[in-house]
Amino acid sequence: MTPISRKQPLYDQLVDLLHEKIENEMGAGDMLPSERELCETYGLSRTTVRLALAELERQGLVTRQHGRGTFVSESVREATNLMGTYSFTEQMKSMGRVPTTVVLEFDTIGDPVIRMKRLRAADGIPMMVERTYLPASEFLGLSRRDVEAQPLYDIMEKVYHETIRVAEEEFCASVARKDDAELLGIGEAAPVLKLYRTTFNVKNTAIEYTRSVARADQFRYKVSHYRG
Amino acid sequence: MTPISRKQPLYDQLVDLLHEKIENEMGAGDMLPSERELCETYGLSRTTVRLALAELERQGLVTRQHGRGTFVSESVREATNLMGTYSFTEQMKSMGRVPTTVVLEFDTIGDPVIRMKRLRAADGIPMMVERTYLPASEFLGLSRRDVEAQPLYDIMEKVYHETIRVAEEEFCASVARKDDAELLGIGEAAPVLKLYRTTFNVKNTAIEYTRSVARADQFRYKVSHYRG
DNA sequence: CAGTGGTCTAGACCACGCC
DNA sequence: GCGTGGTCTAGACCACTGC
Repeated sequence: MTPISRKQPLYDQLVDLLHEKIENEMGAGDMLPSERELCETYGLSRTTVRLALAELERQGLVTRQHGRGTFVSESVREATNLMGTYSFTEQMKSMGRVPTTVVLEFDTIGDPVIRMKRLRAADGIPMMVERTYLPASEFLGLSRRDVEAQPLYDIMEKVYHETIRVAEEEFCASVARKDDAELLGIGEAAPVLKLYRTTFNVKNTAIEYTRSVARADQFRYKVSHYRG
Repeated sequence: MTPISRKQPLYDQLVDLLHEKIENEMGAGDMLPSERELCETYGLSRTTVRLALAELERQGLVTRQHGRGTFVSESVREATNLMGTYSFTEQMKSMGRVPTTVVLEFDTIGDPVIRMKRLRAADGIPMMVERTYLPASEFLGLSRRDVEAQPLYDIMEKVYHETIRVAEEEFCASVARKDDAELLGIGEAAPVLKLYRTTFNVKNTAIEYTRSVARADQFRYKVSHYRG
């Protein structure tokens, strides 16, 4: 029960302990014990307790309010898994919508690249058309069925052990081309969001290039970026 | 000579003092006075000095090395103008274009927020309309003239010592409203890229909220994000 | 070895939010 | 008034670096 050992600094141990407590036992907006309470509970000085709380604040897990207390941040889930790469599937799920994907085209034979075209929908509403190009050498044996079964990023990570380290994205607005308009169920020349994404693995090899066309009236792209 | 007054916390005063000293008198790799030296020079306790140094480290200005000392970071230049990625000015310059900004509106009196509306152009071509909201409490004394003179992010960092740690951005496509269309010199209902950005400082306080409307035919937004 | 930053204590007073 | 976080002190010992 005592968090006190001598392998790690005490404040680090307290960070870990509180981190777990917050994730497992507490909810957004809940108040943490006061600094003086934590001192007494764990037999620590206030300086040490404050070091730990400062770290939790830096991690975005808690918010401290002068005269009121320390509270679990509203967006713990976001705070802990941010910096993640963009995933249509994840975004839709987080919005409480049911994502579906139809693979319209999938070519792999006789080419250095795997090419696919997918129509993505949420709650049955067409949202975006994606054209994706992958280096065949990095994804040997990838089949249409794989892509239909699970999110591409899951496949990359779990099957091919490719980790995305950098994603470069470019956004612009435009008007729908005829073929995309038909797929998305919108009028020709309706506004669309275009997105070009190149992702790189830990060796700085490009492992994906995707062009997406999304309905302006249905789709928002959200991204967080951090400074080192 | 004494930095001691009672308007600001002592460690904040020391942050400002060292910040200026580093920028004006020191170069990359130079060693700062030791913690105990700073204690004596300014008549402060070590805890206070360490609070200040921790803040400078978070800002990326110094690097601390156990057993060796505290040193000016190699990349002070980067550290000081880093917000590059999110800055219209920087983005345009990197594309070899000449950015200009006209402040159309600027309200600050009697409000907890500072509100401004700016028209941004590149090589004389209107590119985007930006509506920005800042917490007045964090940017006391900010004037229209300041904003007209230099990029907002430069002001934030150099004058107010606010460092952006996270930027959350949301993109969507839409059609231009009449007033924006006129400012941008495009037809009403022409496609535009909309961008909503909230930036947070190291304390996870929101320090900026901006809504931008950009011409689809002229503007592309490029962003890189990193994992780990 | 001396000097550096890293950790930690036990206490003090201040400023803020709330009842 | 009371409890909260915010600031600050004066000291201690540890761990690391470099001579």
